[in-house]
Amino acid sequence: MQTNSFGSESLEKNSETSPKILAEQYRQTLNKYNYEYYVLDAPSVPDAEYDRIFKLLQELEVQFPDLVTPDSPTLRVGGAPLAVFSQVRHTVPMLSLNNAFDDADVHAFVRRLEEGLPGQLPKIDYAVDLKFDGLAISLIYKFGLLVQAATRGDGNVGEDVTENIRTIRTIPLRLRGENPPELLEVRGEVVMFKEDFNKLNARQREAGLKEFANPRNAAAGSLRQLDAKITSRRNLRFFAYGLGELKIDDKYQRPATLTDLFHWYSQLGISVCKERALVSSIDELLAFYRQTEQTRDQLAYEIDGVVYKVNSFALQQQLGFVSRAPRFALAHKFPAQEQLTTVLNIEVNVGRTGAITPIARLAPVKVGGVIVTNATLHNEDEIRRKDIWIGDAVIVRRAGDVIPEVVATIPDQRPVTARRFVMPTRCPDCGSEIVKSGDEAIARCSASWIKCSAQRKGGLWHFASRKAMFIDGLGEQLLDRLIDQNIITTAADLYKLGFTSLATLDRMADKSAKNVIAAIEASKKTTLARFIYALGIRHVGETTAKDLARYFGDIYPMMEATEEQLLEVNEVGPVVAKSIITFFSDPLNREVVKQLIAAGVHWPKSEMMASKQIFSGKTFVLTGTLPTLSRETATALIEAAGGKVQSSVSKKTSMVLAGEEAGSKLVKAQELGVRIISEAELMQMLDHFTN
DNA sequence: CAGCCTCGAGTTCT
DNA sequence: CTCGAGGCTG
Repeated sequence: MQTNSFGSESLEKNSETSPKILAEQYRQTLNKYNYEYYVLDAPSVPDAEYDRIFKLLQELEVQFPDLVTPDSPTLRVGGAPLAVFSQVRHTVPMLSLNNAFDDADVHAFVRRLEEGLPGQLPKIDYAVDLKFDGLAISLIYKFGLLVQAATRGDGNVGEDVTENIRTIRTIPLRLRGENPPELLEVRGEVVMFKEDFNKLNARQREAGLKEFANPRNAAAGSLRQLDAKITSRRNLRFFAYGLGELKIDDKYQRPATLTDLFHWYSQLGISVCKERALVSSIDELLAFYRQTEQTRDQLAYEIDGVVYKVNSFALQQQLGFVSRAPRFALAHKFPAQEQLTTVLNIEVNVGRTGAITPIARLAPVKVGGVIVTNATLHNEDEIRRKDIWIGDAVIVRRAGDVIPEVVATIPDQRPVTARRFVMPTRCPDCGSEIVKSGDEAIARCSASWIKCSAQRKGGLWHFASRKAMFIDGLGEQLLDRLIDQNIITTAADLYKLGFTSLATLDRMADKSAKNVIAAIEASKKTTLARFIYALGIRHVGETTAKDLARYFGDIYPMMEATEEQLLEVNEVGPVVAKSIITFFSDPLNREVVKQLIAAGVHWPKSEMMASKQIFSGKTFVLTGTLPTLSRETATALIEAAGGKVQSSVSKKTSMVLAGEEAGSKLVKAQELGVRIISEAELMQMLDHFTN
């Protein structure tokens, strides 16, 4: 369970296993070490051990060249880190903790405690707190003065980072209180708050410098700055969680428990983590874990689990250590949200607008409990900015816990076989030229959807999607086949589909064919806004489609609209207006619209009438002097459209109508994020529905 | 005219 | 969710 037991010894004993399996085991072990080294910044084995396994794998691959996989660590070339800080030997070693990944591990931990502490049960108090995702640091205070700060290093020898640590404002340079101990070694974690991390990366980006992969790397990088002035700008923080050496006059009492220690730290002016608890059962330990997992996103900093420790120092001592980790403590980790993996290839996807999006094909890894194999790279600039090569070792994260993202590459682990991604010049679907207009980030297939079946598929998928026509059961698979076999080309063709043409498709059961036909039939009854959205006009999304529907009331006036007229519509500027005009100037698009309506696609004609009460349910507040209207007239106009006028601004206010010399109500509206409109805008809104 | 805000488009996996 | 881009506000 703990990292060390997953060792090399077991690997070598398996001499009877096939070379293939052995090679795989070596690779996995090396990847794990890499992960610990680069992602966790907490290697579980010395470098020499890594080198030894590396050599074993290399020899095996020389013997059996077929066994070389594209993600083999032997294809990487490594670089040795430079020693620039002076070294510090820890008097009391800074050990790592045993890890638990599931409830069973926690039960085993408690069972080991029972065996180690006969007679103590049933009551052992546990001090539980968070496992910060930062850097472990040791601070030494002599007679209350900070004299030395050091990183953990390998646990025995770390680096002297005193100058940089001094710049951290949450670390006292002199302890508070009258009688400081002769020697106090505070153990804790340096972290960077998520907010500061984001700001830092924004600055790095602006300055054209490399961004940091995560707050922990940023904290580590900041602490390793040779120039302490840079460190001071990085806004690092410190939380104490433990005790190293302590020499204290006999007349003072030594803290007997962690609870005492933290209390004492607070008095000395040393910050400790507030998310703590004192519990005494497995159920409470697990409850703390689950509750923390729920709320971790709300914390200002990142954590990768929680820590359980026996509260009493006396009992801790009695329990002692197993190999290199204390028996009295356990780190219960959350499922990893970041992993190290390999970019096997970078391919491109063609979207419905012809947008060419590069996608990284990854060696499968489990991230946050899910196997990830793909991650979007957005566009060429992004690849260049992050300097991602095919073959690179990369850190992958699930952004917002959902969508996989390549956070960063590890250039000094770049294999010799790695190569840069080159944007193709031809569309992988239709072979047309790929173009990129100067200032745009996205490259596009130059062909229209008539020629490019990828765009056609995307367009039809959009047409049938939930927010558009909502044709349930018309999935991607089915659409692909219908288009590939030239059964349909345009959206209008969908409504000409017969049961027989569907049922003749392979693997298409009669029943599902019937369902699809029924769903298509049902989709005929829709709304104008959905219909406009379904057309897939560039720059016309859900919201703009609604605005257009409200303004025009029907599709025909919109098809004939001039640019001037379109600009009247909310959310429509020159770019959107031109896009709409271009769309309807294509005879084929007009034909499709005509056919769709002929096929029976319809929407309530009363939609416009219903929207006559455009302000029903909305509340307004007037403030300041309006240019032309009196307050009475404005109120009357709003009420005629179904709205209500109130005297004071609240969160529930829909809009604030502001004129000259608007006062506190305007300020309040801004604070609450309530929409503020001018008289002209109000008139515009009212015009739209009377037209 | 610049910065802010909102919208659009593409995307992952179960 | 994230990024880019268009529109709107100050």
